[in-house]
Amino acid sequence: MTNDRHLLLLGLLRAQEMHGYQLNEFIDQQMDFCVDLKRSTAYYLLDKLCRDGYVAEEVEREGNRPERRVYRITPAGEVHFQDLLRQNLATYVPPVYAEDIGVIFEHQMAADESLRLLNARREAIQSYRARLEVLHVNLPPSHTAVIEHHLLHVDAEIVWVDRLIAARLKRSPTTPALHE
Amino acid sequence: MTNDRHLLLLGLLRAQEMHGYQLNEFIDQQMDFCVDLKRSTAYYLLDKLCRDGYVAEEVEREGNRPERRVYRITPAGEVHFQDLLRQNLATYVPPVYAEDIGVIFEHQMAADESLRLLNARREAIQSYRARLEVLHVNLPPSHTAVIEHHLLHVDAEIVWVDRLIAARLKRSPTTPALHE
DNA sequence: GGGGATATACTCAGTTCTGATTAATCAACG
DNA sequence: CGTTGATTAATCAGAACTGAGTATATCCCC
Repeated sequence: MTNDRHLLLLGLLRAQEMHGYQLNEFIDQQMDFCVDLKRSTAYYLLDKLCRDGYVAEEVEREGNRPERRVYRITPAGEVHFQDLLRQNLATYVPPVYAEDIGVIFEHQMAADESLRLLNARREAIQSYRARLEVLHVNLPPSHTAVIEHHLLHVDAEIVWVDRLIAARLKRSPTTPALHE
Repeated sequence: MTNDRHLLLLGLLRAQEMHGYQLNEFIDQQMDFCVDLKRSTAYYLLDKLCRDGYVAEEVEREGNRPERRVYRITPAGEVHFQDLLRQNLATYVPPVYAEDIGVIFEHQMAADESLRLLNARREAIQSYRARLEVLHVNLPPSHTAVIEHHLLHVDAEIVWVDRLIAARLKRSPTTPALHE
């Protein structure tokens, strides 16, 4: 849901009032690995939150610079934050996995090519896992729970792609080994 | 990416030409558990695929019924399908997990409430897992790979929520057991 | 001291997605 | 044989999202 983005922005503004640019910088630098929020989308959401009365904006003019707005959470926003947080913590919305669509049609491909592609995927997953490991040791402890979450899922993903590769090899054992 | 939705539609139309309604019925009945595609979105995507030349539509008029269009894949669409399938199989785009946002702010809550909510989540995950198990034995073998994919991830999710609960209990061991 | 890169700060037109609605057909019940 | 509820089939206004663009200030090197 887009609710989680509202939760994110309200949570950040709750800790500290900010203008849009600052907020975007923060998200890009600290939360890049777990949220996907374009800068223009953030501005859109801030405006929406504003229209809904959950944040208030104050325009700052200085010389003839482009104007900047400071956003701060309102009492209604505070309540909404609590609601969204409770909702987020208490529910589980299973994600949609893009990879599912591919495997549905995978059998329509030549075994060789299919295996080559799946091996490439395996490497892509591994290299993403490596990046997570780096984050795991570098990021502050406040992020470890999230990183560990991603590690659990990425490991599940490796198990799965290995199963797919094994299954494909079993069905049509042509040119078995492509890597090492 | 929205590319995966294009892949899905092209893949289905490749197997059999259809009109929009038929396609929507099929997706709702057979693929509900792994794709999230609103009917109106499907019509939008079909139109887009059409404008891009990947599918051709043929309008069927009959009496004064609302008109229906039959969609079939074009040669360009066939090529595009191959490209999208290769791309899908060879890459890994880590999903964004909604739950991450919640845990970032979870520590700002009373321990009691946090534990209550996380336990509710645990149950939600378990009940989703149960539904997957039912699908696992009921759906045709063509779907088993996908179901197993979801089972792997849902199990990862249970491990994670248990860790969160344990960590919260360790930090503030108030009213330890909420369920049984 | 001029000019090219970088940082600050947002806007906007265009694309994508969705909930609500429309509209005809059909089955079936009293 | 009228009306009501499901089925077939798709539209559309509006919400959500994004890439490309605008505009000023500031830093720094030659």
